Amino acid sequence: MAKGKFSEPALFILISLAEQNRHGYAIMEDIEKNYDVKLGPGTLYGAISRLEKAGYISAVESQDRKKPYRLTEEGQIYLTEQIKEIQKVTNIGMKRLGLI
Amino acid sequence: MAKGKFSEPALFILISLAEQNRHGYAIMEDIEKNYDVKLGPGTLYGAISRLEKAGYISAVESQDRKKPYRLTEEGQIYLTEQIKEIQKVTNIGMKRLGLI
DNA sequence: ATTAATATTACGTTATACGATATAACACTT
DNA sequence: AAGTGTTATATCGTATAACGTAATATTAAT
Repeated sequence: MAKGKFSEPALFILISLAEQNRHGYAIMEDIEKNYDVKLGPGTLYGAISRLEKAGYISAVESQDRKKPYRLTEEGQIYLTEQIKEIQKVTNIGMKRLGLI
Repeated sequence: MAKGKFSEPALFILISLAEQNRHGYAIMEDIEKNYDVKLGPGTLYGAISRLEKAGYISAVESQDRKKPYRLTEEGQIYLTEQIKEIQKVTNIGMKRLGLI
């Protein structure tokens, strides 16, 4: 995640968890519903474990086999920064395209 | 480019060319100036050739060794779509972060 | 018993990061 | 004028890591 800032799957996941805690499958459904993008399990769970390793999300306890995650404070800070940077880029893009 | 939609370097390049035709080195300077990101030559020219192959940019004639590129019509359409999609994502993100 | 929900794992592809190399143009000495 | 260094400009090679796709496993639900 350090490199490709705008990586779609990771960003989608963080945004999904920004709304509420969710387990992997629910994240997938949320993403599909909101962006009409269906992540395969490899993409999804791969991105999840990278995000967890980075400390941006962390697993929360659960009695069944579902594994919900929550956005950590670092994750929230990171996501906020990311989104603002991305908005800066898209703003410049819109200006240069003459759409602003 | 079909896959990782938000790929930074490619997006930066397209936005750079949306303003005016530029050769590789000038694109690099533009990106550095605007986003404070310095692309290495491999990243830069690699992304350029992928974009050219995809038909989103194309080389224009030049007498010296500079190789300027221009944004093609497909490139402009693609960039516009991309930016709008990205804005949709960041908007949802901002809402969920409680920043809107 | 079948299907859906949920997760793990493995593998191939590809963009990217990083670095080495090459050459032309320019600036600065001497 | 010549030589030397530095900047501008581009190409290429390799390694890493994210992503896409698919196979598999297990529990829950119908």
